[in-house]
Amino acid sequence: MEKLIVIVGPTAVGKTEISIQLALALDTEIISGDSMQLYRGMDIGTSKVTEAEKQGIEHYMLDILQPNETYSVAQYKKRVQTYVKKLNDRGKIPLLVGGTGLYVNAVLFDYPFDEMKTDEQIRIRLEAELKEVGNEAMYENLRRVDPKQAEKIHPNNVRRVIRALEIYELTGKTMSEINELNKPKTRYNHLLIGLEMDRKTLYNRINRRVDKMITDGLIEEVRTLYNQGYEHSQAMQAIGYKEIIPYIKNEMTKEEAIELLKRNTRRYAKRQYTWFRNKLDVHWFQPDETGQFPLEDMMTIIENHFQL
RNA sequence: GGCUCGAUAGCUCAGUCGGUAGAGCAAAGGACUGAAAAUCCUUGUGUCGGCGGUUCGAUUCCGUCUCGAGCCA
Repeated sequence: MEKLIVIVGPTAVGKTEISIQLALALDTEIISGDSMQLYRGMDIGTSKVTEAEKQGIEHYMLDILQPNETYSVAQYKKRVQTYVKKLNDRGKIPLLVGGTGLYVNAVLFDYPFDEMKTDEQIRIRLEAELKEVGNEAMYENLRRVDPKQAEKIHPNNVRRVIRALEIYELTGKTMSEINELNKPKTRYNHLLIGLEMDRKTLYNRINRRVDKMITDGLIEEVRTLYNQGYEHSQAMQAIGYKEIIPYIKNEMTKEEAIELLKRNTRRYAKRQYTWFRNKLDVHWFQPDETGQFPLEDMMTIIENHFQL
């Protein structure tokens, strides 16, 4: 079984720094697990590692897309799994580092995207239908074809409702059926390391980091992307971008935009905790009195797990 | 010093003609299988500023004190 170390944690907790120290100690390379760091030109707002911070450590899955490109977990999973294999072939244990829970899960548990497929035309049609008939009626449609899946989705979560309907139309099989046949299985010999800290400290870090983004030129970064016509792209859903655009368009003051950005980042961190705590079996680490994460302890766990 | 108005959830405030209270925001918890930094769901007990009084019962009425805002000296 191929080996894989995964480092998760909420935004701003300090994953980047730790991952580089671990990569140096383990003589390995890093695969990014962030859905928005995939995009070129989005550096400040996504807190992407800088060349200096990398300390020569190779990073994968950064800057692989133009800001107007769409992307999906399925593509992500496929590509990351090739990197995991390559690194293992070279005798290294890759480090998957990131905050996008779904992406991490898809890689680790080998989600069966080949079975499900997607079709833009169907999706567009379903969205139009939704507008016409409303959430409840759409949900009823799903209940008729896939009651099991419907039970797991709230009627207002139209994105999930539409997706389930899309899968049925496209494959003739229901989503619950496919999931039943493809029970989550572990694809790798993996170890999950989580970084956490108390909420108050984390929120202070978030607030300070946002302020730093502003002085580092986030507004200019967003303005550049906006001027290039990327306003409505998938990439601009990213926190740090979708809040600054209204300011650039003069629909909001700078202060309001910054406050919103901080709040959305806090909420994102909370959602990340929910995911990692409840969906993954994580070894959690807290910073010590000096604010440093205990690298030695992590190394011990890693060495024991992989019998190094 | 006198008068007036405030003091209720972390914040801004509403309210109870006396039967121990509720909105917005903030926050917390949760869901998640091809948009996921997306999308969606749930959650409001707080010495109603302190102390007395009236009352079966006071956050509500009365007195007084403290703090704040304003006005008059």
